[in-house]
Amino acid sequence: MSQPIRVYNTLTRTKERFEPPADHHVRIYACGVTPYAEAHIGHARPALIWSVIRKYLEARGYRVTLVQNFTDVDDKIIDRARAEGEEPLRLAARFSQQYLDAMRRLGIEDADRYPRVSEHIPDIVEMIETLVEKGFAYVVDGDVFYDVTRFPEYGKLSGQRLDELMAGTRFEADERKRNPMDFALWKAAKPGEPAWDSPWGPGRPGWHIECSAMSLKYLGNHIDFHGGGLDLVFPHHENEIAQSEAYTGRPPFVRYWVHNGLIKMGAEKMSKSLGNVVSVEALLERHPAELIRFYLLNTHYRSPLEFSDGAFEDARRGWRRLATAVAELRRFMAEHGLPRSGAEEQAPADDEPAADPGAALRSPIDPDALAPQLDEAGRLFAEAVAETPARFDAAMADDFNTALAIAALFDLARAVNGYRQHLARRGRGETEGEAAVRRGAGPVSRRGGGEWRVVPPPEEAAGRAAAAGAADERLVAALIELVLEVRQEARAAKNWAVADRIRARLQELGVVIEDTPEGTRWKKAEDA
RNA sequence: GGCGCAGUAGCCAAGGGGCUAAGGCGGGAGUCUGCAAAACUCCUAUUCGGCGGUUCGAGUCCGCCCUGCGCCUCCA
Repeated sequence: MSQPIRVYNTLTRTKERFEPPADHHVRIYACGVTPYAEAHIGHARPALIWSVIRKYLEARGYRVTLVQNFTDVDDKIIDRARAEGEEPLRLAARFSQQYLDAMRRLGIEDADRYPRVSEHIPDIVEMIETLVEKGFAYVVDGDVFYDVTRFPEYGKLSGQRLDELMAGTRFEADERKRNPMDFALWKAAKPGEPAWDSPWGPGRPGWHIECSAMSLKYLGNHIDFHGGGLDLVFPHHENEIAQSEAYTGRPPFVRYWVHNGLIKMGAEKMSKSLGNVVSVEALLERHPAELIRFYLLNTHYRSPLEFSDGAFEDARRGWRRLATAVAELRRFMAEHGLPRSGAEEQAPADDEPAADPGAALRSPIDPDALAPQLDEAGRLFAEAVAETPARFDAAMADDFNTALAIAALFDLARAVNGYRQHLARRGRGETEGEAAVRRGAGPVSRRGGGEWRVVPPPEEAAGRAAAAGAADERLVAALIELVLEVRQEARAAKNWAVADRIRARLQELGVVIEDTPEGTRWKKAEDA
């Protein structure tokens, strides 16, 4: 049976046991983006992590609702829009769409909802009104500020003491504030800015309040997870707690605060304001989505991740081995007349969740029962296939340790390749027991192939995706086959010079050749 | 100045009181192979930034120090 899920809670600075909600419905709010520029990999990390956590929770039999906001009303957007001569909301809509497109191209499934500030002004106004009525907020000249001294627990998330914060204020505080740390819930409109009517006059929401309002609206109080980058802990999430718990009067607003580490460029943080970003689009031009996912998931979500092209190339080599193993497994299935594992690798359809909760987390075979039918290599293979789901489960249950889970995939890949080689050398076909083990490996590899998409999809699926260029693709393939045929004749005649020249020239053209006992294979370099 | 995170092999990176310190890259030696590639096998940290302490036992807990980073102003 699966072990309890443990999750690191920023609020308590410890790994805590996750107590599932009574209705088995897990509610997640992941802080999204302020869409004023192209999405970069720093945005992709939390989006990817939450989509993977979500899949894991669903595999454990929970129903999951994931909400991710767009803060489409914001100073940065207004500034940028002014510079570009574009309507702020239009610009925000444009970059929101760009973000969604980029995430989809990375193979990240949509969240259940993407609420926008601009569409929730009434909810926000209502919340601010209540905070004013309850005495947590005060109005000055059309602005509304939150009085941090009214919330005794202010600072509990970030471990700050209010007096220290006040003392350490580095900026010139607005003199109309009661305390320097008070923050704006509502900002009176300035000329040329988007504005909405409110009881305090035309204006717009401050930062922070939108997440409280939209989280409470769509997920209710006491949600299970609230996530975002480590840079949001203070003041954003601190302020969210203050607003939300003051508003509801029934803490906790959030049960587990989950923050991902930041992506750094060299030694520095990657951020739009520093201008050292790598956009998702730019990365996708150079690398397959699966490699990018692998790169991101191969480090635990809470660790800082230093981005560099060199690190990416190192990751690529390891990733290639995984991809090769899965490709070999698929080929193996096909050659032995077994169902292509491609079908099995598709993620389960959305409308059939939890038909058998946890099935994917259990071993598909019983190695002990099969043992009498297996030789030594077969037993090793069977054990690897049998162990992988449990290792995967254990890794994910321990604070969603994707890096540890991927290590299990590497071990499985080695077992698959080793077994395949063993079979080829032994010379006779597999026994019924061995075939059973290999059939079991299909669904297991699905975790990496289909569900996590850290290895490329089956060729036929990729082929469909590239249907537009299909005719050319077929022609190219036919030409390569032709060349290889000629080269094979040269090899048969031991004309190594010609054979090697063909190989070298194809290599220059980006076509990699491998001579195997079963014949010559080829693939494009970028897929290898 | 305050708060917080991190420092594990040549590089990346898991592990957070006790079985042999995961996994990847790189490197070395083999197997297979016309050669190459791929793949497989074995080897590559008596030790976890430093110094003290707690403990029968510490990368793992505590204290101090060093180094790097983040937040305290917009940021995933």
